[in-house]
Amino acid sequence: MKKISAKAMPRDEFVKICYETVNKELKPQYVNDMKRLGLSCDFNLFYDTINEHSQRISQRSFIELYEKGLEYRKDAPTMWCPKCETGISQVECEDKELDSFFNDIVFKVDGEELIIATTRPELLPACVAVFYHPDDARYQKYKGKMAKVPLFDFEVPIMPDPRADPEKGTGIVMCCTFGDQTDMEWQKAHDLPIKLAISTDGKMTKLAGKYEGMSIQTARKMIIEDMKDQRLLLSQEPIKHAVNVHERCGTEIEFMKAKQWFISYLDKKEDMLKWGAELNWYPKHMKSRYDHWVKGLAWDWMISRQRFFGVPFPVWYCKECDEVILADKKKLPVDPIKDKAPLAKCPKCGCTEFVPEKDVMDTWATSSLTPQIAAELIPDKAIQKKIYPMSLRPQAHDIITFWLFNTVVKSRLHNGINPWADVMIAGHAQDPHGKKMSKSKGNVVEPQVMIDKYSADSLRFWAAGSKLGDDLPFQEKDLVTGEKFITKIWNASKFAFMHLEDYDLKKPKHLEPIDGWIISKLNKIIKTSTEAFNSYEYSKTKQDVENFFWHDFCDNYLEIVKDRLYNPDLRGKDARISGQYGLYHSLLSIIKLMAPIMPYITEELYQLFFKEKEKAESVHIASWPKEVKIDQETEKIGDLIVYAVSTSRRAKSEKNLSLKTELKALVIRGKIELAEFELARGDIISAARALSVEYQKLDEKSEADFEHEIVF
RNA sequence: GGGCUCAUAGUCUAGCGGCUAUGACGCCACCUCGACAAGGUGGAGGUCCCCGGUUCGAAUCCGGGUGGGCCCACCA
Repeated sequence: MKKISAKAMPRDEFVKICYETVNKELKPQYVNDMKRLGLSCDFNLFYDTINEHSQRISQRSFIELYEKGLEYRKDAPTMWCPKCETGISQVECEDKELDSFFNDIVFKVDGEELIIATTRPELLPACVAVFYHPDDARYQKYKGKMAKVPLFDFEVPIMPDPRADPEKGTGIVMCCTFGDQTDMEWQKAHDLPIKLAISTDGKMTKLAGKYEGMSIQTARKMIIEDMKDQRLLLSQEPIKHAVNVHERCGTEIEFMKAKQWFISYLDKKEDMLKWGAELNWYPKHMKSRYDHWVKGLAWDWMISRQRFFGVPFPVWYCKECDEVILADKKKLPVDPIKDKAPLAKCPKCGCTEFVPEKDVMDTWATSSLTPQIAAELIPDKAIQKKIYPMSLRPQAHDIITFWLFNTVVKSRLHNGINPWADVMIAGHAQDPHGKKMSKSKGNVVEPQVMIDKYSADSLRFWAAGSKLGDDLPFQEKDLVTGEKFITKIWNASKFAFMHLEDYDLKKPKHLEPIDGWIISKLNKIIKTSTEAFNSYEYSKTKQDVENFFWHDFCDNYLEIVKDRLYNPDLRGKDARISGQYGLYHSLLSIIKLMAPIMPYITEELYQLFFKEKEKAESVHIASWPKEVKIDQETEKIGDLIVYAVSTSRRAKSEKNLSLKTELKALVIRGKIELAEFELARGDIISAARALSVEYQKLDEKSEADFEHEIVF
C-alpha cells in the first residue's frame, strides 16, 4: 500500500510509481511465492499484463479488431466514483446495505397532485420523465399528460413502461437519466434527453439551480427541507436498501456520461455458445455458467476505462473532425500522450492537430490475450505454433464469465480458434465457516504464512483434498494431516532404503505371494490414478495413493516383508530379493504418483536413493509409472496373509497384549489351495508371531471367505 | 429474483442404485512390534438436511422444500 492519490500528481509520475511497485516489489514476491508453492515453470519467461510485450500485443489486438470493423466508440453511461473521480468497472463495486428514506413527493398534473416515491430527491433537476406500469389501472388517466416537477417547476412526460413496478412505492416512478441502470435503459428506450445533475467531482451541476456546487448529501438534505417547507413532501418512510459502492472507498457510485470504446460482439451469441461447447470442461457442469452468461449478454464489451494506469489505447483523434488515427502496428507499444500520431495531417479533413486518447484499456482487454502473450514470449514461430492453441486453461469458477469467456472471444475474433482444448475449473479456499475469504471481512489466510509454519507440500496435500470445482473450507488443523504424511513417507523410505542398499534391480527367481500382492494392488492404483489425473481429478489420486501407501504398504506390507528382509539366513536369499523387488517398485511408484501433489518430499526421496538407479535426473521428469498386470490369484493368497496378520493383531489388542506376543497356535481357514497356502506360511508365522500355523480349506460355498482360531 | 453447485459422525471429506457407509482431524482404551509415539492396534461416535416419489432395493435417481457457497441481475 502506497497510500498515494493519482489525482495529486502528473500521470507520468503516477504510472512510474505503479511500474516500480509492480517490478521491484510485487513481481519478485509473486515469483518467489510460486516457486515456494512448487509450481514447475520456466521462471526466465514471464509476462505481466503491463510490460512492453503485453502492451504491444494488446494494442495490436485493438488495432486489428478495429480494422476488422469490430470496434466502435460512442457515448455511454459509465459507473463513476465521485470521491476517487474515476470511472470504475463492475468488478470494483460491491453491495452495501444503507439506511435511506422513501420520500413521497408531490408532482402536479393539471393542478392535481401526483405522489411519487423516491430515495434520491437530489436528482429532481435531472428528471426527464415519469413512468407507470402499462397495466396499472390507477394511472391510465395520465397517459400523454405532463407532470410538473416540484421545486424546479419544469414539465416532463408521463409514460407507460413495463419496467415500472406497481408494487414499489406509489407505483409511479420518476426517471432521471443517470439515476441507476434502469433510468439509463429508459433513456435509451424512450429517447429521452440526457441531463446531468451531478458532476464528476460529486457536486451538483448548474442544472440544480440554487443547489449548484453542493455535495450530493447536502443537496439531498436541502431539497428535502425546502420541500417540507413548501408542503411538497408528504411523508418519509425509512428503508434499508442495497446500493452499489466503490469497494475502495465505500462511496456510492454515480453514473456519468463519457465516450467509450466497445468491441462489438452481441450479434455473435450463437457462435459463442458453439465455441463454449467445443471446449472440454472439467468438471462438465461448469459449462452452464458460460452458457448462461452468453445468453444473458445485453451489451457489447466496453473496454475503455478512465484510469491512469493501464495499457493506453493506440489512438489519436483529429482535433477538427474527431477522425480516429491509429498507431503504426510496427511501432507498438505507443503512449499517445507522449508519442506523436503517425500522420502529419488528418486524412479526412487535413487538420494537423491531434488529440491523444487518455483512456486506458480495461485489464481484461489485455488479460484476455494471455495465450497469445505467453506463446509470443518465445521468438521461434514454429514453437509459438506448438504452444498456441494451448492444451489447458486452469482457473477458478468465479471468473469463468470474464477471464475464460473474454479469452475465448478474443482468440476466436482474431484467429478463429479456441485458445485451449481443456478447461479445468477449480473451487476456492474458503474461511473455516465456508465463507469467501476477503480483505474487507478480515478472514484471509495468507498461504505464505501457512507454508512457513507447515510446508508447501502440506498445503498442496490439503488443497488436493476436495473434488475438482468444489470449494473447500480452510482450517489450519487440516494441514497437520499433510505433515504426518510427510513424516510417514520419510520413515517408510528410510526403512526401505536401508534394506535396498544391496539391491541390484534384479527380478527374483520366485516372487513371494505378498510381494506379488503389493505389486498387483499397486497396478490397480496406477491405473485409477492415471485415469483420475487425465481428467484432472487430482483429489481421487491423492486419496487412492494415500490409502494405498498408509494401509496396504506401511501397515500391512512392510510389517509382513520385514522378517524376510532382516533374516536372509533363515528365509533364504531369494526370499529377500523378492521382498526387495516388491519394496523397490511399490515405493518408487508411490513416490512418482504423489510427486505432482507433494513435489518437495517426493523429490527429496528420489534424489536420496532412486536417482542413481533410475535414468531420470528428477522425479518430476521421470517416466510415469506403467501398470503391468493385475494378478488375481496372487492377490487372493496375499489377502489371506493380511487376514491372518490383522486377525492376530486384533486378538492381541483385545487382550491388551503387546503385538509382539507370541501365539501358541493359529488356525486359518480360507478358500485357496493348501499348496498355495504353503507359499504364504513363512510370512504368516513371522508377521503374526505364531509358533504354529495350521491351514484348513473352506468349502467353496461357505459364506465367509476366511475363518480363524487362536490359542495364546 | 435468476443460473450453477454443495449438504454424509464434533470438524473436513470419499462414495453417487445393492457389502457392516470411506478416509483424516479430534476423542477413549491398550501397545516401547529391529522405519516411524509426529507411531501402532482396537473402540466410541451417523434419522447420509427435511418431505414426497420411482425401485425388489435410495446416501446415491426424480419432484418439492430448507440451509450454505459462487456468479449474475435488481436496488424508484
